[in-house]
Amino acid sequence: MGIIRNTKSVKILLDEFNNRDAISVIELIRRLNSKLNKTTIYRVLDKLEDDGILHSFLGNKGIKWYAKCNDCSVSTHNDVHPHFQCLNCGRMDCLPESIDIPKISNREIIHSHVLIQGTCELCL
Amino acid sequence: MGIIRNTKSVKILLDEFNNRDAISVIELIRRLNSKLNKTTIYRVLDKLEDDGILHSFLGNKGIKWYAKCNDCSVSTHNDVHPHFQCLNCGRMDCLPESIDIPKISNREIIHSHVLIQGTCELCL
DNA sequence: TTTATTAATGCAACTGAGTTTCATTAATTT
DNA sequence: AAATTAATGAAACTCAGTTGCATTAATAAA
Repeated sequence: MGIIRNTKSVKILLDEFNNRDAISVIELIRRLNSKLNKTTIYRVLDKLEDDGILHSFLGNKGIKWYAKCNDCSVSTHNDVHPHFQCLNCGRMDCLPESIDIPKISNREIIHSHVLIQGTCELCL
Repeated sequence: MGIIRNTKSVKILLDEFNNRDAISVIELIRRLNSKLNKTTIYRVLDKLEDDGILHSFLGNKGIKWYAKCNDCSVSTHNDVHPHFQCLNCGRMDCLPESIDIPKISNREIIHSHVLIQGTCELCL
């Protein structure tokens, strides 16, 4: 069950995804700490993910990140769009490239995560 | 800098990797709590990784896992061996399959992680 | 429009994986 | 055997994320 009511918290949070590609919850809490409680931030993000508006994944050190679902298909095939994290500046991007995850014998794949780490275009 | 002295902690920890493929630190702490302090477990695992004997990666919820480096090449190409985690029983395996990570323009790839989640052969 | 309902929020306290500090112990070197 | 110092254990800490509960506010009903 996702968002039911149209609150200011939802608006404030969605606004944060207008400029950037992906944002960590930690960064959102830091930016919005005067406007929203961190518990609210966690809860609203969780609901927005349920609604298919955002998707979450883990970055460096298991930190939780969210990004807008642009063309996030529900992976009809075993394709996954990777996330790229710059180890220098910490920036995270959703890459348009599609990674092919081969079928694994005797195992049923539910979902996959690909995290690529390195140096981003701005830091090169 | 990795292991310098031949201590019982190193032996006890390496023994745990004889049967299983991959073990989470949490599970190791649970199993060895009468023999080793959790700080020691974290430290020895870290050193064994420095020595190239084990490799670490993050599983579900950002939990840290370790596995023996069998044929873990230092990825001469952009190939990564994926880890498979069963969402039913929690078991983790290093898969022999090789995932091809394409070169990303304007970005330098340092390393990549592929986590595949689903149902394992035992739980199917 | 007012009242009733209940989803959403804020706050405080909590959880739990992982880290740091420092005194003590035990491999290794001299 | 003594000296050196890497390794260990214990306690306290950090910090991302969660839970419980009283309060607030969005929506539905009257």
